[in-house]
Amino acid sequence: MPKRPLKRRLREPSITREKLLQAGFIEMHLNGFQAASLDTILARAEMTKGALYHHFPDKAALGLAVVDEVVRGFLLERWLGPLEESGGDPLAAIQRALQQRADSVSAEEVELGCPLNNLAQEMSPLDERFRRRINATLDAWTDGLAAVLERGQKGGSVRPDVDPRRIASFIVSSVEGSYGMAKGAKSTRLFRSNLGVLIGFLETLRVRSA
Amino acid sequence: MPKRPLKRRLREPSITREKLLQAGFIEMHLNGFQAASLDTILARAEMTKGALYHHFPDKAALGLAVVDEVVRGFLLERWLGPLEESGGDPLAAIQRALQQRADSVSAEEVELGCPLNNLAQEMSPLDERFRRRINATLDAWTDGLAAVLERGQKGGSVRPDVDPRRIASFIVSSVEGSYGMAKGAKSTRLFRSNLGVLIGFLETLRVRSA
DNA sequence: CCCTTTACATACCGACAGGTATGTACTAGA
DNA sequence: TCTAGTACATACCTGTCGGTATGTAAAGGG
Repeated sequence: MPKRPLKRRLREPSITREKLLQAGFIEMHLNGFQAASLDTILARAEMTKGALYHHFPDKAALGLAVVDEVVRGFLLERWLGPLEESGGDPLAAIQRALQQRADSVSAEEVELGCPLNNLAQEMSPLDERFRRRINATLDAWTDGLAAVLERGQKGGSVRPDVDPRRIASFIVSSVEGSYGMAKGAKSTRLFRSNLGVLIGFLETLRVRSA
Repeated sequence: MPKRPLKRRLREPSITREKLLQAGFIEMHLNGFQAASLDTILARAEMTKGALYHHFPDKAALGLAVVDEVVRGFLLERWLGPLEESGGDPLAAIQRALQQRADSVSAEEVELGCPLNNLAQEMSPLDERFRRRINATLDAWTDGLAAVLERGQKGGSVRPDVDPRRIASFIVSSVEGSYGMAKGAKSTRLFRSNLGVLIGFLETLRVRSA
């Protein structure tokens, strides 16, 4: 029973938890969940194992919290947010959101890939809890897109024969696929090109006013 | 130095190697490369560690061989092969290949995902050798599609303003993205729907004969 | 028939993983 | 001020992993 002095600690649970989530997100984004090392996460967060296991029962709980609280935030900010700023017709709003992402994407972002897609590919077959939460997030994205398309239909700018949910799913799949392929090819050019084709495809859904 | 009797062995190196590759492929398809356990692979192949390390210097070499010799074969058989049977115009050949895959896809295939896509997502950021080989395979796919589109352009059935390579990349990305999303959603329906939308998109590339 | 080479089999190792047991320091409430 | 519970810190444990050292049996050339 050694009674040596201990390291000082923050004793601010919400901050500690947030640090763990952020460090967990970075490590998971770099290495995936399974290969994510708790020791590395703790080193980055400047925390110890005691802190981690005080806030989370196990590694999976940390991972799930990262999905819910960090990854989901990214999606809202990067894809659903820009969708809300709907100046002009709805279809153009989607196209604008895509173009914005194509323009502002960095080499680092492409090489790391979309965190949501990365986790989906890795964890969906392995853990049902991960699969459900990741899918819930992706569904939110699909729902957002479908709602915009539907608005376009009611406004008369989107062709009435298109199925909003089908198209929305296709958009999500194409974007995630583009993230994946661009990551493999290490090519922002490929990413931009793909989003460009997708934008062109969306144009074919517009009622031709000419 | 125990001089106990040993287990009988095949002593047919090419068969042994093939068994290891097949078992390796299955394990990698189920769990990814990093999480693939050599012991599990050896159990499935009914081999021992001695056999494995006689044929491959390390785990990575086995994984790379699986990519080159097994995964690549799948792509050729499932996507590039059907492209060759080109009755009718080239665009229709691509559409037929897509439709064929949509029709024949099984629930198991969807839940496991495309092995090439799975490995691409997992290994591209981690190992440059994997990345190069996986990308070479994906490029072969893109090249095949681009060649067909180009033939269509020369034959006058595909609009002259489309960029074959851009479209080919987009097709590959969309298909892989659809594999990924369908895997996460555990939904063959989603996969089929997405390929349906993609087939519809390809139709917009045709010169309108009407 | 011997002897070298090939083709494995078996036993073992160090590294690192996630997880736990237990101790300590700070804090809020009585 | 005392105390109980919170919020950590530290040491350690066990299992699994990829990898290796060393042994043995079969095949082929001389």
